[in-house]
Amino acid sequence: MGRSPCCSKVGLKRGPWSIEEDTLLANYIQENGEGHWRSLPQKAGLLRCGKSCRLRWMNYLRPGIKRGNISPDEEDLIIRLHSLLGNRWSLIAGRLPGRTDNEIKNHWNTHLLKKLNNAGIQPKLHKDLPKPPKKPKKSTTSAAGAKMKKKTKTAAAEVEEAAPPPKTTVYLPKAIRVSSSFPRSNSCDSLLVSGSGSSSSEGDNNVEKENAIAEVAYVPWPLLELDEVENYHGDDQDFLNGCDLPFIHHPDVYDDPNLLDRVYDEYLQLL
DNA sequence: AACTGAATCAACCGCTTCCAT
DNA sequence: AATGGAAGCGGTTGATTCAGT
Repeated sequence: MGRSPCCSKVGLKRGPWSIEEDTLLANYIQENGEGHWRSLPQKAGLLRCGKSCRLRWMNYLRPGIKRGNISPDEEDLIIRLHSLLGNRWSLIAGRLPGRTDNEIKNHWNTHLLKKLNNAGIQPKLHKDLPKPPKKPKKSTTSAAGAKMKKKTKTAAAEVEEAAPPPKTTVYLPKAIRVSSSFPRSNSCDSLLVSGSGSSSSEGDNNVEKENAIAEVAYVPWPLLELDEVENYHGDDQDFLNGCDLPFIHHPDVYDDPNLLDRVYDEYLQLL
C-alpha cells in the first residue's frame, strides 16, 4: 500500500490561504459538493493539494463552523468525552456541533491539559490499562512513525510527562472512521433528525449507535479520586466552578473492578 | 519603544483505514 | 486474497500574536 505523492508535488502553494483561494474553494464545493479531493484543486483552479483543500474546508470554510470561545459546557463535554474516547478528536468533535477536530485538539493541548494539571488531575489516563481485547494487527508502530514521534517533545507532551502516574484507568476504544457515516458539520442534528440525509437502514443503525454512545459519554464517569480534588490547591477556581466534572466518588463503582470492563464491552458492541 | 519568551492555532506530514478492482 | 488509490485521522510544526520586562 504505497502512499500517493499527494502533497509532494512541486509548484503547489502552501501556507496560509488567501481570500481568493477561500472563495474559489467555497464556490466550487457549493456547486459540486464535497469529495473527490484529489481532483478538486485542478477543477477549482487552485494550486493546492487535495488534502490541503479538504482541511481548509473542514476546519474553516464549511458552513456552521463555530470559531473560538469554547464554553465551559463544551470544555466539560470535551473532558468527559476524552476520558472515554482518548485522543479520538474526530469522534469528540462529532459530539460538539460546529467544532472541528483540529480546534478541539488544539484547545485540549493548549488549555485543557494545563487546567487539568493545575487542578492536580492526570489528563492522560490511558496507562496501566487492562489490555482491551483486540484483533491481531498488521503492524503496531512503524519505524517511520516512531521516528516522527521522537522528533521533538511538544508542550502537551511535556505537560503530560510531568504529571504524576495515573490512579485510574480509562478504556481506549479502537478508532473508527467517523465522517462517512456521521457528517461532522451537523452530527448532532443528524442524530435528532432520524433518517435525514441517509434513509438506509445502515444510516439508522449508525444513528442508534451514536445515540447510545452519547448516553455512555454523558454518564458521570468515576475518573478522579476524591483526594485529588480535596488536595487541589490551584487557583483556577473558574475551572472547578464552571465545569461539571465527574468529581464525585462512587464507592459502588470503585468496588466493582469489572464495571469498566463491562462498559467497555458494551461500547465495543455498540461500535 | 524594543525586545523576548510564551501562547495560540492554522496548516502540514505521514500513517492508517476503507473501498473498489 | 492482494493491491492500489483515495480519504481520514492524529501528531507536530511554525508563523503570528500576546504579555511581560
